Amino acid sequence: MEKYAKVVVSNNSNHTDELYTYKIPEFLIDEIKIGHRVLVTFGRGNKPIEAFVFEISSFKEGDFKVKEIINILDENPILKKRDIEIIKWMREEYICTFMDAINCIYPKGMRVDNYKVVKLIKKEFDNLNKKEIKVLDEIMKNKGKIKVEILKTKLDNSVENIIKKLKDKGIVNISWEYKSIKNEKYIYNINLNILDDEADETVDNLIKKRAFKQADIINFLKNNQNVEINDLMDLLNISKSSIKSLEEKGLITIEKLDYYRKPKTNYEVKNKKINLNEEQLKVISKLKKSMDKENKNPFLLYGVTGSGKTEIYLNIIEEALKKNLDSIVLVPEISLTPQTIARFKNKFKDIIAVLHSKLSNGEKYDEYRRIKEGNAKIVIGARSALFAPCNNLGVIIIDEFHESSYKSEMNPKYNSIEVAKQISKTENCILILGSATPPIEAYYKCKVGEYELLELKNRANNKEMPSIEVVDMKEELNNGNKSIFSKSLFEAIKENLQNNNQTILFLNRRGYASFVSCRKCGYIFKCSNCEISLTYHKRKNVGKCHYCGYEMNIPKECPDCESNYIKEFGIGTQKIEEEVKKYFKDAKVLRMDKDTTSKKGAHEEILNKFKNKEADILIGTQMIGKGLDFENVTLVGILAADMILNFPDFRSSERTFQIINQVAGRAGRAHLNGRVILQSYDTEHYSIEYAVNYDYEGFYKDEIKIRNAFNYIPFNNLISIVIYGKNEKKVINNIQKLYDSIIYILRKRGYENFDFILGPNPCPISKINLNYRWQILLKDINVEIKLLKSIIKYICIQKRELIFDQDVNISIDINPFNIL
DNA sequence: AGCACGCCGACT
DNA sequence: GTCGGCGTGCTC
Repeated sequence: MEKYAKVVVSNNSNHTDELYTYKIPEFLIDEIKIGHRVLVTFGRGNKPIEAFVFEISSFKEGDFKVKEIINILDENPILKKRDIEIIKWMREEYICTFMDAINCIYPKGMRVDNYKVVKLIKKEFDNLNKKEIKVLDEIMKNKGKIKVEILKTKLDNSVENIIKKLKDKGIVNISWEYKSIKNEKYIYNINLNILDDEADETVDNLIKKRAFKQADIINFLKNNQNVEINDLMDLLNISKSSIKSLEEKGLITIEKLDYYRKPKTNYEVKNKKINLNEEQLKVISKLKKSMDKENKNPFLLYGVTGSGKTEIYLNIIEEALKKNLDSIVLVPEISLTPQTIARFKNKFKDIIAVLHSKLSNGEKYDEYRRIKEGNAKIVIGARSALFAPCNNLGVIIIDEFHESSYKSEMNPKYNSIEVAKQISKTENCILILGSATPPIEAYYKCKVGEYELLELKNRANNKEMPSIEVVDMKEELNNGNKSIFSKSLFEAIKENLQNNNQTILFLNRRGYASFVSCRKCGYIFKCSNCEISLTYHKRKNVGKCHYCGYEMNIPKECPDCESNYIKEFGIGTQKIEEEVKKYFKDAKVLRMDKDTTSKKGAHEEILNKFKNKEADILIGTQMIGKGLDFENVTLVGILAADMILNFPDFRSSERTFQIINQVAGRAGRAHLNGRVILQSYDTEHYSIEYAVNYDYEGFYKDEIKIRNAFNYIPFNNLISIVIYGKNEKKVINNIQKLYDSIIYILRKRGYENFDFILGPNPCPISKINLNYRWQILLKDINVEIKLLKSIIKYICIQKRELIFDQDVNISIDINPFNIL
């Protein structure tokens, strides 16, 4: 019986984003399955291309000529049925292509590499012109076979035409070749294959034959076992040939072993014996009970900082292991959560796989294989770990799920929480969303019964949350204090140093000063690529753009009015470091921000130093607010709490509330009492007032009213479409066309009111990396989100060429985390 | 996207 | 008359 497969071709194009039907050749009929990776020829050029089988049927629908699948590319399907469901769902949800979604689940690095080759088949050089002979010369130089691409670089682009002629004349043959990139790595262990006393005799014989190197090897192996081939070659300064000839003589054995490139972490914590409190036990029993239920709602684990959420995670994973189920744990950022990961590693040892974006393709491949083969049962990682190829999922845990890193910035711009929900549905596993400051929309879902709320109201050590003292910086200024430290923060730091306790100072901006300007004419130094003022970095005397990395030296004279009144304004972590050193000469200070942690392992180094009390004061940006546990920190200073409030973004209040909570939670985690001093110019904003009292419920009640009034999440969805490009006029012209097209289609469907479309407007950051950016925001107020998405897909993808210029880019984001 | 086909002007 | 330049349209 004839069989057909519907496949997605691995072609990076919007125009080929559909299912293509191929005939399954006889020899594959019993073998091919949904999810298999196959090789097909595609397009008029019959280019071999990788494809993914999405459906298999015994008939073809429609009238077109079918091609045959050439072969399968892996022994077993690479995508599971649930993967295909998730891919289809993502494509709809985030307006992306099949391939965009597949690239999330099945990462690149193991793809086919294909190329066209010309082969000489007949040596007949009569009636040929000069160019043809030149081409044939090159082919012959390369033993009668050469890649067309290489031929093109050696000669010129007319090669394709010439070889086609040669092909017509029957002199050459053009074909496609491909090779699978193998990512498996092996180690070769070498051992002696003879007894020790035989070895001495052998060594003598070898020396007689002047095979000194081989003698060396035997001598070395006499004292060492399981020597890795590369080590052996390095240590004895020998080549592979000596080893090979020893193997041929049967004197040594070479054992081929799988090598898993295990990523290293170098942060250790002791395994404390922990007695769970009543609250924790209640939560755990609830979660355990639900594991066997059908149709589970996601759980929102709302636990104040230090309430022992990680302990709950460990217990649930243990339960999953008992049922022989896998677990996935997502953390906001691997390098920022070494303590959490160390705790998991301590408990579960080597059945843990750690995945993150900094792994090499080979390392990633190894971890994937360990998971697939069941050698790793617990996966910890950043958002992409969600797609790990687990065999049978028992639980997905998303820690600190309010963090913005769970939203992908790249296409597809997926939200890990939504994808996790989808995966947990298809796998029927439980989903735990943990946070001390849940996003407003998630808490709302608890209220309407979409999530089940689990609460940990008390800190595990029964300590109260540290009290937060608010200092109005306007008043400080009125009282003549121009320094960045208020009087009370200054005194507190001093006292803390005297008592030999540790202090954390938090400021959400790195660098020295937030901007540099001329006091005479008001000139502000800006990035030449972005519409962003440059942050001043004093050590190098440069202005740095924190968006594109641009740097420029700050001159003494104003480039505009040539005066000498150049001064830096605003504060950054560098400036704080300088001030601390100025006022507290004996204090040992560490700074942790993007500038001090760019080196690999720098995070751990700084955190370790601080933990070991090698420093008294840690100054840092948001980085320090994440799941870190320092016993001796008794004072936290928040230097400019209202900084985030000034962002033109609907989530800025929420973010302010979250950050204050997170950072404050760093104080007094162990036996000592903590104290938090919060400095702000705006002390009356509701997000600061509620944060100071740790009143999440109160903040929620106010914030949800605002969300409702302005039709924001969770009451409405928000779609952001940004058009960006180097040519500002074109960008404006194109965004207008986009607006007009949307209006045109909606009018035809009978809509008259377009208040729900905001824009077109320049983005709050109107230029990044030389690209001008304009934006349209849509809320699904009186138009169904599905309809809006289909209209956007039609305009921005299907009819893209017709409506937009080539050199502008379109970015579509469904429910973006920020709209900058 | 990326490739082949095809139509038209500039050359041996 | 042919080469080769780019516009057009399709990909199972």
